[in-house]
Amino acid sequence: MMTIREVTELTGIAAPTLRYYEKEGLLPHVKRNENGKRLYDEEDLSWIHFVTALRATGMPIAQIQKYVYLYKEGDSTISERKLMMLNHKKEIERSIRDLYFNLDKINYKLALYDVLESQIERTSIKI
Amino acid sequence: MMTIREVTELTGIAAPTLRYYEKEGLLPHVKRNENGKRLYDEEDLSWIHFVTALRATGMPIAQIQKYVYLYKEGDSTISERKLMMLNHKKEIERSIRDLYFNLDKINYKLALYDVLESQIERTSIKI
DNA sequence: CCTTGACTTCAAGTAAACTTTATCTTTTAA
DNA sequence: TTAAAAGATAAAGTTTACTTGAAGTCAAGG
Repeated sequence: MMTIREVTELTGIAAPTLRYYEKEGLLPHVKRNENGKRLYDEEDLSWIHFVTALRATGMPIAQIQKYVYLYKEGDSTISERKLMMLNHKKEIERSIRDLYFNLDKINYKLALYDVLESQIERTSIKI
Repeated sequence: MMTIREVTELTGIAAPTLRYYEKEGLLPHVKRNENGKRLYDEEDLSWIHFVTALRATGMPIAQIQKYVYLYKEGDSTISERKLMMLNHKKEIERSIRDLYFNLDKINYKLALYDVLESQIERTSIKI
């Protein structure tokens, strides 16, 4: 069992953020010691990593809340949770496609700069 | 020359957003008619598409402001602007890598759900 | 003993990027 | 020609996801 300090050191996530995630219901069953201090076990760490992956891929807090709510409901919600993950997978794939699409535009801009610079260079040589 | 309405229809960007971008200095040299109404030409449209690509790839407004400021300075800032684009290109590539990395985790989760469902199915057949 | 440091909670504050509202002027269609 | 629609400005409001501050508790070290 780890303290919140150890978890912040291990994950790089600030303690207030961990408390905020827990308060919002993104981290089910984080335990406390006899004085009310948080204690995290391996399963809590798994949840933290999972929530972090969802956040990093743009899933809003509210949707993760819903997912965790379904998780707490038990096995009857497995298909719905799987569907959420399938939809989110599609969202991520769309994000990747969009990034590639816009990256092309940036590369086009860079190519223009290359042309521009070579023109300037040629002009300079002429002078 | 197009009105703001035609631009919103063409680009899907809301008129208040176009005004906001202009006020923040992201759209240089948008003209006005004799009564102060905005008129957009092809070059303005290019800027709008470019700004949209930068925003869609996560460049903050403040950084685009800086880019446009350099653009207005003239040719002496070409290398700096090119550098900004090169750095942004790296940022986009990093974002894409991160998304792939986290997509793997989601796919792993989905694989777990597949196992779970097949287990449930087998159990049901036994009953 | 008592102070320091690591917790706790709750409420308020922040940042970024829009979006909405209020008020006013100008077109445009009936 | 007049009423509705479209456009302008400035300021305030919204949303999301944290972050910071205030005030209190508790264990450990000097």
